[in-house]
Amino acid sequence: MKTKPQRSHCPISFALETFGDRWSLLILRDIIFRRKKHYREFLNSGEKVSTNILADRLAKLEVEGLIAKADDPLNGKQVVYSPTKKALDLVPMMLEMIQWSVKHDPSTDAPKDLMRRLKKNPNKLKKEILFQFDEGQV
Amino acid sequence: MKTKPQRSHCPISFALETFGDRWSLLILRDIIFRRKKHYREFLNSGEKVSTNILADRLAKLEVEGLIAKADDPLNGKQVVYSPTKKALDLVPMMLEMIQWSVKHDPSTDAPKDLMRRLKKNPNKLKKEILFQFDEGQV
DNA sequence: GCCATTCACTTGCAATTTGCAAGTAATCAG
DNA sequence: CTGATTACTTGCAAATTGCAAGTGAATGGC
Repeated sequence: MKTKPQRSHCPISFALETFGDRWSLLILRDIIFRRKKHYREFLNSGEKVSTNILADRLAKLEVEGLIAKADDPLNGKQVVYSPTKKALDLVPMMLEMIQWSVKHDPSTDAPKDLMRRLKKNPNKLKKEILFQFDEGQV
Repeated sequence: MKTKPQRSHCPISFALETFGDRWSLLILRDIIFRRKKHYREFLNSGEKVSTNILADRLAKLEVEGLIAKADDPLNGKQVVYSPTKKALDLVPMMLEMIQWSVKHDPSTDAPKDLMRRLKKNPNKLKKEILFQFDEGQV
C-alpha cells in the first residue's frame, strides 16, 4: 500500500488524512461503540460497505496504527480486530461529533441512554468506554 | 445538485455525510480558524484544492446550511462566505480533532498559542472564537 | 474422511468522483 | 477602452468506488 505525501502539517488535515473518508470512522465506531470484532460484523453494519472497500480500509487503519489484527486463538477461521490507544484517543472527538449530529439531525437515532450519560457526566462515560478495552491494549 | 439518500440515521454517519470528505472540513477550518472569506483565499490554502472541487464543496456546504454566501456590498466582484451557527457548533469537535492530531502527529504545526489557550481554558477559547462571528449570524 | 458451510478476503469491471488545465463572464482600476 | 482580478465552468484523463462473483483455508455434521 502506497502512503500518500502529507498535504500539509495542519492538524485538521492530518486527521482527515488518517480517517477522513466515508468509511474509516464508521469502522472505528463499530469497533469502539458497538464492540464489533469480526470482518463479517463490519460488513453487516447499517451502512453496507462493500467487501473490497472494507478490506482496504481495515488494512489502512492497521497501517495507521488505529487497529490491531489478530487470529482468534479459539477459532482458526476468525480474525479479531481491536482498537489501539491511538483509536481510543478519538473517543472525545467522536462524542463531540455525536452531539453535533444529534443537535442538527432531526431524524437521528442516537441511543438515548448514551446521550443521557454523555450529558450527565462526559468524563465518566469516556472512562467507562475506555475501561472496556483495558486488557490487551496495543 | 442531487441529495443522496442517508445511509443510516447514526450520528457518526450523519456527520460524515455532511462534511466527511477530504475538503469540506478544511474549508470550514479556513473560514472559522483562519477567518478567510473569499474563494481566492480558499484556493490558496496549503492543501491546494482544485477550483472545480472547491466550487462544488462550497455549494454543498451552502445546501447543508453550514456556510452562507453573500455579495460583498463594497466590491461587486467579491463574494463573501461566512459560517452559520450550524458550522460554529462544530468548533468543539474540531478542537478535539486538533488535540488528537497534535498528540499523534510528530510533525504537526498547530499554532502554539492556540494549543496553550486550549489547554488552559477550553471554554474561554471556544467563546472567543464564536465571539468573532457574533454579528450578522445566520 | 468427505461434503457443505462459513469466514476473510480478491478479482474484474462499470460507474462515479477527482484532479489538472484551460476557458468564460462579470467587475473594477486607470 | 483596456487589462487585471474574481468567481467560477468545462473538458477530459486518472483514480477511487461499488457491485458481483470467485478463491482458499478452516470448521461442523455425518
